[in-house]
Amino acid sequence: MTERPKRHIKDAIYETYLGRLQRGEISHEDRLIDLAIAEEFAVSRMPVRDALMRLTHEGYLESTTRGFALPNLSHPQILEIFELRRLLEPRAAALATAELTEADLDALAAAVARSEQTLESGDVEALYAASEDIRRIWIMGVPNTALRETILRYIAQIQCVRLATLHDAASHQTLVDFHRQMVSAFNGRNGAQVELLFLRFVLAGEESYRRLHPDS
Amino acid sequence: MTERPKRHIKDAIYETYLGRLQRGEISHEDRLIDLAIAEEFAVSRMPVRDALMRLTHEGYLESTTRGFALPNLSHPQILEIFELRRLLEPRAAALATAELTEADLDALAAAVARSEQTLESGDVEALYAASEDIRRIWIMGVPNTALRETILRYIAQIQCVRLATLHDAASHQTLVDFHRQMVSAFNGRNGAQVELLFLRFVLAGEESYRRLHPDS
DNA sequence: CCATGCCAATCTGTATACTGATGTTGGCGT
DNA sequence: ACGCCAACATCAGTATACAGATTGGCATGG
Repeated sequence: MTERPKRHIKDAIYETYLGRLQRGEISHEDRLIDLAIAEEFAVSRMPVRDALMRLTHEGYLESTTRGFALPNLSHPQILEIFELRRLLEPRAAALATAELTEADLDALAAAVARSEQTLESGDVEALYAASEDIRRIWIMGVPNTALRETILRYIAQIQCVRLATLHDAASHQTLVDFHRQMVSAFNGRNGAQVELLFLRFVLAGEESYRRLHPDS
Repeated sequence: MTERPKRHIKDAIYETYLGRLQRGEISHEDRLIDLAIAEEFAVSRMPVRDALMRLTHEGYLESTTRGFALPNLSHPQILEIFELRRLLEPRAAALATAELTEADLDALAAAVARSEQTLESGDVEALYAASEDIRRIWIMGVPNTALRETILRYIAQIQCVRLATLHDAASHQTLVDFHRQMVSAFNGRNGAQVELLFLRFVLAGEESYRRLHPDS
């Protein structure tokens, strides 16, 4: 199964670890050592090094003197990314509105249903998973590749931040509310409404973050 | 002089060739061969490979079966980048408005003066150089690092497109007009005015491009 | 018991060697 | 002459080996 993307070893390793990073499967304690990963894939250090260096340059990892690890974003850096999101995501979501298929909308509704259920269960991990699914669905519908890639780039970098804010009850409720409105807006194929909704969504996310991290 | 950025060989080579690419010193006919560059720097292939692969992943180069070369952007890809510019540059320039120093404004005025002179001389290369200087000045004033890096990333990719449109007389006049207005807007420290100006600027650039490349 | 300095382990950066894929050229056949 | 095929050349991907740097531990001394 891991040998699906097998054109080049380094690409296979890159995609494997990109997926693990985007799914939040790497924690801050983990140290990614090229030699260890090379052993896992039964290859030499070189393709692993290529993949890790690429992930580092893209901002997913940080190169330390002792292996690669998740980067520790500073408070201002995170606020900078919120500004980028504010500029890009509303327009991107609006562009995706016309592109989403019926299957996409069904999957979206299903993910939002799972999101709503977490209000009762309190299952933060399920909320996180549903939230990721929802975002993945609409982002994949963005027709502008350059825009989509740019969004995907910084999304993974602030994954850790998101996971933290989800534990807050008020943020949890707000997030689910937005999820519900997204279904409605996307189903209505109303680009302008989607654009406004996503602007409010990003602003609400930033506000949640600022409220929970008043430092600096 | 080439050994100024000497922390790591690969970084030095990366920065050297990034500069050459951003200054447009690499043409479409050139083939960058790691072995040849390694000889030029008197190092092995590895750090050169690292640098070229990094430039490739960032979109500055394209990896072919026969060396690395400038990528051939397709028509839709270029239009996608114009959309990104439309979303980011107005806000970025507005943010830079408050950050530019008096020295920056002086340099800006000087560069615009050089731009104006090309209206008489018709020196396209000087226009290109002035245009790059102007952009470099305001972009370096953008306080949001993530935003600035994102803009810099795609700027270099469409360098070839810019160079092409400059040969058009109407575009030339339009460009110089915008340069004049930029000086005025930045000097007035009017963020809203700058934002609107840059939105019109990007739109005008896109319009010029569409007019000169009606294909597809 | 704690501080300081040295040593060893660890991991990345760089060098060299080999392999495989792809394009190119020249020769052969029609 | 023209087209096809095969041998060759070129260059990126991968493997292995070595060097340099930083960190953590251990020992020694206060």
